Amino acid sequence: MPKSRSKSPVRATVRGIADAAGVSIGSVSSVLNNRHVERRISPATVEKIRAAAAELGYLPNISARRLRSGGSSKNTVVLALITSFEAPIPLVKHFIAALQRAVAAGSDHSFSLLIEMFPAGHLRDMPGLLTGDHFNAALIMNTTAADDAFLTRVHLPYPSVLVNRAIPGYASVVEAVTTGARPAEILFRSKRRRLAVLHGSPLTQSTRARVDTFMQRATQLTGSAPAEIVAENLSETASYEALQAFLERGGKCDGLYAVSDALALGAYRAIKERGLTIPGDIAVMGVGDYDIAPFFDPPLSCVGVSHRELAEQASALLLQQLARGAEPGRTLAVPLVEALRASSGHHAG
Amino acid sequence: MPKSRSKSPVRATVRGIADAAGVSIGSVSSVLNNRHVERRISPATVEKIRAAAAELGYLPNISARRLRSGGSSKNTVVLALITSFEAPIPLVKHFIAALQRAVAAGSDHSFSLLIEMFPAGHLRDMPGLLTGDHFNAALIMNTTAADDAFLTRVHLPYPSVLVNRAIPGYASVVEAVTTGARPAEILFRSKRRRLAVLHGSPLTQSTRARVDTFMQRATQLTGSAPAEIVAENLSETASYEALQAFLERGGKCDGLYAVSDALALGAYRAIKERGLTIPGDIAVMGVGDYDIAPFFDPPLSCVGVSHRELAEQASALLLQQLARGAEPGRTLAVPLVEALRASSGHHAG
DNA sequence: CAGCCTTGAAAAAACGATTTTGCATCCATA
DNA sequence: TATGGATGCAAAATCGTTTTTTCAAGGCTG
Repeated sequence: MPKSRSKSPVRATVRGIADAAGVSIGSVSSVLNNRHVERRISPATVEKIRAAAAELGYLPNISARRLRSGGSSKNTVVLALITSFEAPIPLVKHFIAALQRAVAAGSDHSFSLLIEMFPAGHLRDMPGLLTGDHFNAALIMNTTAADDAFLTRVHLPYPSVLVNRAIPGYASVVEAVTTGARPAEILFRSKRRRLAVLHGSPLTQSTRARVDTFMQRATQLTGSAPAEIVAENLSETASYEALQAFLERGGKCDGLYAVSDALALGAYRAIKERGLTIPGDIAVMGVGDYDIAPFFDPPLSCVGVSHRELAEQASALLLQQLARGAEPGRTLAVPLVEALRASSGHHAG
Repeated sequence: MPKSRSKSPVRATVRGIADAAGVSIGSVSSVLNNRHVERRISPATVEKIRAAAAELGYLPNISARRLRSGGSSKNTVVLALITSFEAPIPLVKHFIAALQRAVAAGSDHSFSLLIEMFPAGHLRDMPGLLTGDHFNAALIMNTTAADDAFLTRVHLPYPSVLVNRAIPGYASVVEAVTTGARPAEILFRSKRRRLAVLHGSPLTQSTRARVDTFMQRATQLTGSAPAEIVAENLSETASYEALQAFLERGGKCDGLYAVSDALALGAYRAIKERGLTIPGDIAVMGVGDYDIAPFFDPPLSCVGVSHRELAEQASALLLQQLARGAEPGRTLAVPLVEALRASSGHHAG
């Protein structure tokens, strides 16, 4: 009966098993891959090897295996999707799909997609980031200011594209800078004069930009600064609680800009529970074009970039760099799309 | 000026560059990693090598690099999340988080997470699936009947856990089989007698089970079979259109079971646009505990497994297999949780 | 009892990269 | 003009596998 704590700090290899069983590594490999019949390994040896492998808790080294067993594995380019744990994931889906489309549309080699997640602000601690021995190219998103500062100092030794933040020297795809200004204008045109903005904490670069440009344009238009409502995080619940607290302490507004859809959904509930109507009492504007925005009650008006488009452009940019070698870090701004629905007093959709 | 179509079918290696530049592979490696100063490579040689590398479109072989440059990379276990393109992604987030937690909770080695997607029904064509040279272990989900049949025939040469389908010989984590029966009972207790079920096409194993058990129990309780409303796919829009068509052609029901949240959301819109109320005219039951269910208007009642729990159990099962070697394929049923909210005439949160 | 086939397993080659070691030059110094 | 240290690069070692090749014993046959 093996001791349960027998795992050694160093990983078992075929060599280790061979030594333990007193045979050669070739025999070990044959047995472990169930080739022992063709390779004429005697039952006794097979048993010895199997026992040693189980005892040592053998796991094959995938890198070594891929390196040796050529086939299609050898021509595989490894792409990484790097995102912080704290961020919402929906974009991931679009990136996977976009990369898949790009690859299907005639590329020479096949791709592996790696997901690497890091705690917000600790991108620098991600293994393989600077050595480049985990992937051939990377899409980086949902970084915080600390991560951005780090990226500014270092140089990543492989093609990479930043999503929704621009840093000199890096290729990046960002939403148009007017994301915050348009909602202010739309709310103003709907005759709203007491505006408010709802966002989560901490702010990422793009959220910061949304809030800032909204504040600026709103102040310019209405003559007074909008209220700033801060939720503890990006969840519906946090948003609900933040807006509820705001309304309860007598906060007033007739036009609300929620910088993400989850925030908008929480806001809807707080507003309705308070007995207020959308857009009658408060018009609401959201961001992005999540699939569910048209299914809000009332349907949510949005100004933002299409996630699909964002993913498409970023993937294309990455594959371009991969194909043509290093390109000057250029920034691509994805245009805004507006979907005006009932939540802002419009009637489409 | 290089020809744009100069990419050769075989990938460039350090050896290729060395030959092209007339130097040794050691020099090439040194230059490509910007070690040419310490390694005393002359500027002229550096230039030659850089030119050759650019001309050949060199991309390092990640496997070879990881194999050689030991460090933490060497002890890395590669985990794969295998899912079909067609399926919704929300589970992915939970799995990533669950694996991360499991790993953080004291494991010897580090993990890499690979996402592998396949077109529904074509799991068999996934490279590396049978050779096991892409990853050390896999979580497999969203397979279709064809994929399941394939898995039944073959044996995967690495630890794997199936999510939401049970196949002999595989470890799996599934939702409790009564997922469909409970909604029928709940709707019946709310005095609903004309029930209906709304699902997408094609059916996966777990969706099939939900529909079947609902039909069965509903028939048993009400004495007549529920209406079956089929949406073209799993999107909100398809669901909206399917239910709209049903109501328009005079279909009647006072209790609806939507087998996914996206379907429920689409149904809400169709019901409301028709001037009907929830739960007054039609009570609605959903599945699962997506974060947004409490934020539906009215909040959606659900019976299903917690996605977080499902991911947690599946990850734990996978890591167990990894640690203890092969275990007998056992099936773990994750218990149902009920969240009764306003959409079924209940009053909780 | 010499030659041949079978059996079983060790030894070696290869995958692509990085790093260490070794070996020629060349230049300056005594 | 020997000696010693830079200088620039080739050669070799190494990572962990898999596969191919080689080789040593035994057991037959003739």
